Amino acid sequence: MPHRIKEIRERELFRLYDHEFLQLKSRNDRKQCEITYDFGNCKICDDKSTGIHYGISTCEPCKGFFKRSLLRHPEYKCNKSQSCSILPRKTKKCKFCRWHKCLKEGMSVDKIRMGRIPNSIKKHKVNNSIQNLSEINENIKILEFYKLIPFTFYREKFLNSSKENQTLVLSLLKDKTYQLFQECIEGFDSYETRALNILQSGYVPIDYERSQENIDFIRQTFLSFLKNHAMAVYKFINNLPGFDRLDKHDMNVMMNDNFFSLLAYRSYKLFLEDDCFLMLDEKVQFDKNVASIILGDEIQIKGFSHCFKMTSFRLTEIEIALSAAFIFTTFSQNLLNMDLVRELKEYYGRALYYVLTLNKRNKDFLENYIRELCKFPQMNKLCLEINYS
DNA sequence: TCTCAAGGCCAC
DNA sequence: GTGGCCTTGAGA
Repeated sequence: MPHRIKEIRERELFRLYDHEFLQLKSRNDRKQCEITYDFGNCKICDDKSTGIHYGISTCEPCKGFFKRSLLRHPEYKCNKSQSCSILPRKTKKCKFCRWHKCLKEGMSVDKIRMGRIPNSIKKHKVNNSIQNLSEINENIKILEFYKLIPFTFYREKFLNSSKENQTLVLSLLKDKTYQLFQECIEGFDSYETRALNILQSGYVPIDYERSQENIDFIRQTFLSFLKNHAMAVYKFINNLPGFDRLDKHDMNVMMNDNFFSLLAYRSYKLFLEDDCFLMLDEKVQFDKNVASIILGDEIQIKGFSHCFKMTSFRLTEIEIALSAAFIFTTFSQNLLNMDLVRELKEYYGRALYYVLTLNKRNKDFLENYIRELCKFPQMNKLCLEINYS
């Protein structure tokens, strides 16, 4: 029977029960859809998986369990040896062991994804059977991050307030962050004026002789500069709204993970005409030559290229300030209070997105900008590995 | 328009 | 509390 005629007949049959008909039809359609794609078995209980939930392939019950456990897991206790097996359709599963298996297998609110799996990734998955799920999840994660908006389960908390209140919160957050960032770059405007003057009169970089004496002097100057930078970083994040709730350990980890990234944002406007005009003190300019002496040629080239790419986005000062705050909520893992950091990420991510939208940044801009933003952790790590003394 | 995942609802 | 099913919303 042609599909269309079949549908009309079905409609006739159910015309008095239109609502029920639509529900039934929806159910049937769902069943047809469900068999179109095989996600394999649930990574938690080995039951039939219904899709990627919180980053991994799981069944509906385990998805629901993880959702419910996000707030309840601190109450869970294991009455045995914390190694209970999690079997399908066994309703009285040990909650403690089930929750820990979810974490072990990689379930996380960080991996929340909306919308369908891109066809390219899906095709890749089919071609490679199901063995490379973690790689696929990683691709999904990267794609999602490019989309910038880190909306998590906290969105409900956020959305509970009215639209006007949300705008007010974002606006206040934006203003406060901007004010703190301005304090963080206090004095840097004189470097910018200096740079513009030098460039106008014809800029010739100083070619330092690489004697041991000069190298030691430059390194010492850089170390002193880093001490001041550390104080600026601390002052910035310590005063950001919400950050006062972080404990010392998490604060230190975040400082470490974003130490050089914030330096890049502080000197954002000093990358001009193929060189950097940041002053380490009154005399030493952190130009290409000085940076090569301190960082080595390879990292200098990589780092400067990254910074020039960043400056090419021509961000406004508020966008720079919010980006600087946002990276602190985004690139640190294994913190003691990840829930709080996710909450902060939600607010700062939204505030950044709010400002980018106000400035009418298009999709291409956002994608390119976030792609570049993602390079910060790697650059920061490279800089941390250098021995500066 | 279709597919997919998050989150809500509710019978059990 | 669990798990099946539904709605919603994002994105291809």
